[in-house]
Amino acid sequence: MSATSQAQYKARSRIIKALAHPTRLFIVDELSRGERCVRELTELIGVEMPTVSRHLSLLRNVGIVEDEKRGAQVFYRLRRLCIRKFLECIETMQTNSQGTDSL
Amino acid sequence: MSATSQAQYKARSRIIKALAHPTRLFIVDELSRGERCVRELTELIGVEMPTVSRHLSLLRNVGIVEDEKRGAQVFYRLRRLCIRKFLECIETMQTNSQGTDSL
DNA sequence: TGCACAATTCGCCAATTGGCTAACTGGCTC
DNA sequence: GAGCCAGTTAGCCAATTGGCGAATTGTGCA
Repeated sequence: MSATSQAQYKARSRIIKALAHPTRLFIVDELSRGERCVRELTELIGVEMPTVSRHLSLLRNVGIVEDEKRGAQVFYRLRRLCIRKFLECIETMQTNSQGTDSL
Repeated sequence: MSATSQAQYKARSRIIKALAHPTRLFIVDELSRGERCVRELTELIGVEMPTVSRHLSLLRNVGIVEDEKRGAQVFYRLRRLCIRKFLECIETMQTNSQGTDSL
């Protein structure tokens, strides 16, 4: 594997890794229905706000969401709508997965 | 978030997590061109065989690849071709990502 | 100014990940 | 059977992840 293609795979995995968490998948799903502020998401998810905030900043860093401050609140929304198609593929795959994962 | 939908998000993230690694992305890419045995992949990737073997078993456990023993060798191939579309979306996103990820 | 609320950042910690080497299993050939 | 090659499993370890509470920053309002 060449150094350049290795960098390519690393860049892609960075984006995929951002989606590889139940809470962040939920956030993406929720934001696909419209923008939400951090407090709203926190209430829906059921973990502490600092945790949600970090999930959001991670999604922002890879370009999946963007934020906008309005007063004391920060609203987040999706930047890449193609994520929906992406998730559809996962859903179809989901029905056929089996076994345990151990790594 | 309800318990059932939380289980749904967890199941999906399990599949996405399987793809969230440069080496495993490379494997999927390589297998999209045809089946390969573990030794072939090991030479292409440049890490030790046990490591490659574990990446492969993880991909198998979530249903992305399947294996077939032929003599002393084990050949792997893709089970879900829709992965390609999945990755195309990532590639387009890739060009627009910025910033650092720290979580 | 002072208080309350929204959000982020900082330390801390337990659990997971991903690499390695060593050991083990199974097939093929001499 | 002995030796070799392909592959997996096991044990170890460093680095990362993801949660929490505490502390900090910033905005709006009385």
